[in-house]
Amino acid sequence: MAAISLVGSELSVEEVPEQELPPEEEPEESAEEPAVKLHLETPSELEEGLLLTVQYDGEAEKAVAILYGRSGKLYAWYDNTRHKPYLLSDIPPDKLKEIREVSSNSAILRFDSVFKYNALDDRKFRYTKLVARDPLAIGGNSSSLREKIPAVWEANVRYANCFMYDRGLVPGTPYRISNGNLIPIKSSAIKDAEEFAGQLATEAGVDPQTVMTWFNALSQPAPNFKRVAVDIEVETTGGKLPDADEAKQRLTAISFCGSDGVKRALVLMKGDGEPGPGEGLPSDLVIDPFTDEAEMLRETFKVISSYPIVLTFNGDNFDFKYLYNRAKVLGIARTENPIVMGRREARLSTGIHIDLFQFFKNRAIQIYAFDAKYKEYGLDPVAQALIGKTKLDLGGRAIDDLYPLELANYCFRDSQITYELTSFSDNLVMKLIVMLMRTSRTGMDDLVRIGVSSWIKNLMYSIHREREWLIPNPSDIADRKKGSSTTAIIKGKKYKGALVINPKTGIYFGVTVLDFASLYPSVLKEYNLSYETLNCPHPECKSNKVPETENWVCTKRKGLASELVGLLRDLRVLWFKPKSKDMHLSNEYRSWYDVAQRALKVFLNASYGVFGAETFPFYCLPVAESTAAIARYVITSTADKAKAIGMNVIYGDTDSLFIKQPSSSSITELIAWARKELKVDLEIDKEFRYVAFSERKKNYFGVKPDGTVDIKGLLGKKRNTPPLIKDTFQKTLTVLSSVQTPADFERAKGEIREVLKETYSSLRDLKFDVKDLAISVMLNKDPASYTKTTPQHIKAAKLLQEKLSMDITAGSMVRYVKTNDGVQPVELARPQDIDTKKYVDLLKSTLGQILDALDLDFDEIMGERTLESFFLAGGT
DNA sequence: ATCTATGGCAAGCCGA
DNA sequence: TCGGCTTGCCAT
Repeated sequence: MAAISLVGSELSVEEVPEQELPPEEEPEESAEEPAVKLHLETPSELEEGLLLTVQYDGEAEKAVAILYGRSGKLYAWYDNTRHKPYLLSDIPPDKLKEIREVSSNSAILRFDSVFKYNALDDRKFRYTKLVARDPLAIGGNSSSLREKIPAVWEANVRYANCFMYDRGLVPGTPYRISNGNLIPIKSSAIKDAEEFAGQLATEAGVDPQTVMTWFNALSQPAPNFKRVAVDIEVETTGGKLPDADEAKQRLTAISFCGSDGVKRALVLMKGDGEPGPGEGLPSDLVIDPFTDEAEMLRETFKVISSYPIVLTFNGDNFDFKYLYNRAKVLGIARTENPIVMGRREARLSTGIHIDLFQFFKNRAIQIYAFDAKYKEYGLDPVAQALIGKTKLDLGGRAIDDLYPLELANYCFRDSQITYELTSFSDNLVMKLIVMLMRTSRTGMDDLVRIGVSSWIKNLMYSIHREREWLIPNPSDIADRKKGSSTTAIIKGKKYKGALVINPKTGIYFGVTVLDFASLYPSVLKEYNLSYETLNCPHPECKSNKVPETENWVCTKRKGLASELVGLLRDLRVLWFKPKSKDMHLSNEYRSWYDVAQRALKVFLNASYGVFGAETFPFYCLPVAESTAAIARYVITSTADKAKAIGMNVIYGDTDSLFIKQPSSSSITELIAWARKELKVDLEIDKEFRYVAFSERKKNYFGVKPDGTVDIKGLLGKKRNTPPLIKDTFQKTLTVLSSVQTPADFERAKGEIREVLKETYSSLRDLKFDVKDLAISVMLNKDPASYTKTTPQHIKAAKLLQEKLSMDITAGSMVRYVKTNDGVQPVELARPQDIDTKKYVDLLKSTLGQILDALDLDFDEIMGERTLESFFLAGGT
């Protein structure tokens, strides 16, 4: 084997006697992750290593930093600064000692006194810092100190993070170890960046050092990480997915695809010893046959231990959980097994496990980093959308029926795809992960598993510690702020959101779309919105009202969220985005700047929403409400101004204005006005040859000068529309994209008629594949939890469960058709059962949205006779 | 622990 | 039969 083992020979496993292993169960309600005994070298000198994460070692009772060395090897650095877990209280030490659970608690090391700035009350205050021996003494179980002391702060910060923030460590940036100490490596400043940082700092009133720190963090390239992707196959019974908690079934194949070129599949031979046909096997795939499952598993653990970073797709909940429990079943010693199972995640004692399923499932990643290119989170849909590859097609055969060589091939394909999800576009995903680590100050292992609100939380915590601000409790914010003062239009929502300007129905040639660049982040920045500046304690600020609300904004201080969002916005808009398009720079630099601007975009887009989410620790409804209110004010006053200078505004949504045939001078005037009066950047987003609006909001299509068609909100675009109707819709759009002038519509009308008639005929003559009529709907809940109503897709799901005993759960995609006898899952329907009339109705409503806008009528286009003949021949 | 928000459209269920 | 409600999906 070419791989280098990370498990140093000096780390003898015999040192830990079996009977002294920690108990199996994790302590109940533990907020801390399980103690990980790391199998990594701990050098006292290291020239350079990228900080991947900080964890807590329960045995050593110390924080431990994990560094990625240049050679692709991991190193551990154990805290040598005697940093300890703590909480803060406003109760003086002598009073604290009067609490029985405090005086009797042997884990308390000392009481310190610290000053912290309380931003909500705008004053400094003395707090007692209660330092304890281990994190569980602070919080995590019912006898922890945070449960016993009436007023505590910062007791919910996970210890590894607490250490990281107190030390000012930034994951994803380089450090060295010198004489046993961990020291950051300052990158050499980029020349023009320094000048730019100076300007930015002056303009935004931010400390230049802060700006430079961000520059340094975001500009440095990331290494091409040494890593391996792993996938496993397990015997099944009756096609059911094996239970990973019990791990009763045998492992049949395990494959690896490494950044170092390793392509391997371990496969368990069947009783007959027949390897099966080897056609279609990649020529460089190395296949290792095994007859002993335990030996195969041991070899797997060796391979996993030899890489610093291990990738899986759903390893937390399946692959690694299965390997972990299967090793127990087969009696493999825990010391031979690098997998450490937490309650929700599988970690490694020898490296970092990245479960890509968790990463791609992250909504912020899906939408803002990948423009919602994939809609489902399975390996197949994600890989199909991002790298154009799919799993191997088994042609309907069951996995259990495959010969060993075929199985090896199938299994390897999955690890190969998993690896390529991190390597495509010049390792985009790995770079994105590093950028997000730096921006959010979150370790790699956590970053890929937590959502955007936790990223922002981590960043905010870190900044609070950096500036010696007290991290407020959520109740502190709630107590000082009133609820919302606007009423939501949608029932059940907390406050009023964005404004949509009613479209003027019809077709418009020569339309320019203007939009406000990063409107919500700009509003947060320019109007000084933050949890501590909204409804601040100063009476003299109360007159600084937010339009349409009861809220006011502080006039005496710069808000933290406002400053942070503003800084990130400026870095993105003024530096990284232009640099990513600067042709004077090499491809390599450009793509790196592009990753940076994308990572910042993810943050900026979420920065407003989190303030309206109860789960966010800085939840502050007035911030979210005021952002939306100011944004409404911005778009309405800009639309008014546009009309005043003679522009024709035909539509607008949230941050965009559609204008018919504007003069370039009026555009220039409007942009300048918005900058001066509203402090926001209005830009030309795109132009349309023509746009067609129906009377509906969020519902139009437009044709650009090059003939590409933009479709928004139309049924034909929705994923639950049957393929046959989508296809008809597409053909119609092709016709429309060729329209150059109003006169062309006459010809287009005829062509659309032909397209529609063709679909008609195929429905009438039952000339279709049932699957082309399938309506695909995803279940957001388990079928049993639909108690209020039983929608059609649930009826179909229940049929699948009953008749085909299929496993349908939340997240499953159900495909059904409408038949004369109610709904049927595609799997059970025949063409002659189809209720064709229902599909004509669907065709009518889907295409109707386009025809409406064109002032055409479906029935009229088809002609009375066609409809008649249809129903005589096919329907009833 | 859990994932940011609201606005809007269409289809179907189901009780009045 | 009507209309409120539930559900899913998309726009921003």
